[in-house]
Amino acid sequence: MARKKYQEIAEHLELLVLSGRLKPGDRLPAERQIMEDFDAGRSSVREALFVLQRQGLLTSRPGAVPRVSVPTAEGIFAELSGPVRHYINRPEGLREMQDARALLEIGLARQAAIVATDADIAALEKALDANRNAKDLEQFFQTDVAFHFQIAKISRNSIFAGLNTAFADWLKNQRVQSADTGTSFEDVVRYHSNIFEAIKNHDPEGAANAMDLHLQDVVKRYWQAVLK
Amino acid sequence: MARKKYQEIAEHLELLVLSGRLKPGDRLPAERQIMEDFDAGRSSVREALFVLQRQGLLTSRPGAVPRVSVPTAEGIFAELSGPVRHYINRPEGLREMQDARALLEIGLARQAAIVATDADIAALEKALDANRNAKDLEQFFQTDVAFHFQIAKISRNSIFAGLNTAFADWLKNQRVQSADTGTSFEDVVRYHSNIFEAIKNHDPEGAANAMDLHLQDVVKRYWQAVLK
DNA sequence: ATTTTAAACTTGTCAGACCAAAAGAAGCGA
DNA sequence: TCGCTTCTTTTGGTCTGACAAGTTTAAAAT
Repeated sequence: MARKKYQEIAEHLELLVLSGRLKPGDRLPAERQIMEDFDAGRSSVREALFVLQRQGLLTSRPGAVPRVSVPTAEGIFAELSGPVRHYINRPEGLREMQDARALLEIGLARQAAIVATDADIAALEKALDANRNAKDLEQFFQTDVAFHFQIAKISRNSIFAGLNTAFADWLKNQRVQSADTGTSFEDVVRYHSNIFEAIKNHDPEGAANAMDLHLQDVVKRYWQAVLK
Repeated sequence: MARKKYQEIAEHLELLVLSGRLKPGDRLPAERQIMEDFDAGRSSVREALFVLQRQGLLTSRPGAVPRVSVPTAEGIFAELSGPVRHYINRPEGLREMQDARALLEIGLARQAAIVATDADIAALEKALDANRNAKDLEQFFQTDVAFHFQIAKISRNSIFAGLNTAFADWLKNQRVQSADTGTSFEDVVRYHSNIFEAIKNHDPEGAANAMDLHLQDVVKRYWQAVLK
């Protein structure tokens, strides 16, 4: 038996959704029904449903029949949080993750400077002000993430928005550590201001550069804190 | 029962690995043993192992006890292929995915132009030649992907390499469709040459630009093929 | 017609069983 | 003693059956 049974069932059900025969919100057959349809035992059916559920394709509550649901970018990336935690634990893992985030955010800043509308810029300025006026550490973190998220939103691509949120979550620990060095808020806000100004002036290279410097600073402070 | 049983078991086992009590290659207890340890039924244990397995944390073959393994970037992204297929099916899904790939590849090209060593450039040129001399369609696709992969490798970041491979897989369909328009290999090779030259000359902006033009062309041809 | 209540599902979990594949032990031959 | 083959044990993959707990649905009562 080369191909496992649950895979067969999972792929078949997946096709039902992909082909549009089952639309989001529709109710799936009950487990016992699927058992009959595929001539399989309940374990196999359950494992198949389990896979699809973990993929965000369907939600199932006890007592109720499973329903088809739309996978969101956030949900997809959230599923990665487990593996990512381990990946970061590897020797080179964190550095690679930091580089990956940098490539994303720098690219987003560059693009934002190109396509930002007046409304985008206004929203970004609001986020910047909120960050500048943060009263405590927690509020500062929150508005910091919000500022970066606002930049991601300008791309109007939910993948970028989701990735941005995911990175913020994955590297949260880095943020906390870095703050322990006594980094003053003003430094970070100054970087943010530079980024904002470049985007406002529709200067792609300036925005990319400012974001690059910002992230380099964050990474530098983190490693200082760790190695101290 | 708010927290499901398998989650409890999965998290516990995950901790064993993360804390280093179980190192890669080590053998996990058998399912029946875990049943006793956690006072759980076999279904719950299997679901827990299932999650960890899909996260690339352990591999299990029939007849053999599960072993701890190191999650690779490729494995992590491969796990996403299911959800991604659905995501692409959404109205804006494919366009967003194309944009995401563009941001990645352009960023990689830019960085490659900065950090590429002579050995990197030599390897890239070899990949370019292989692409230029491809005899049939399949060979052309393969060397095409290999060329892009070579650029990703220059970053020396396995996340980028894995993402690159994953995108190539996810957007494979696009590649095929686009080829149906009768695109001549020479056009693609010319783009590749431009990218290579820029990287060879350590010209980041030139490399980014060339890659941008290349991908825009690919996307344009794809939509032409689809709408025809 | 609206609310209440009870019956009929459905999932979550457990238990025991069987099969085929893998691993380990025993035996055999050199 | 060492290497190979055979046989037993262990293990994951799957099936069946069962029960508790939650959800739907339909009947019943108001």
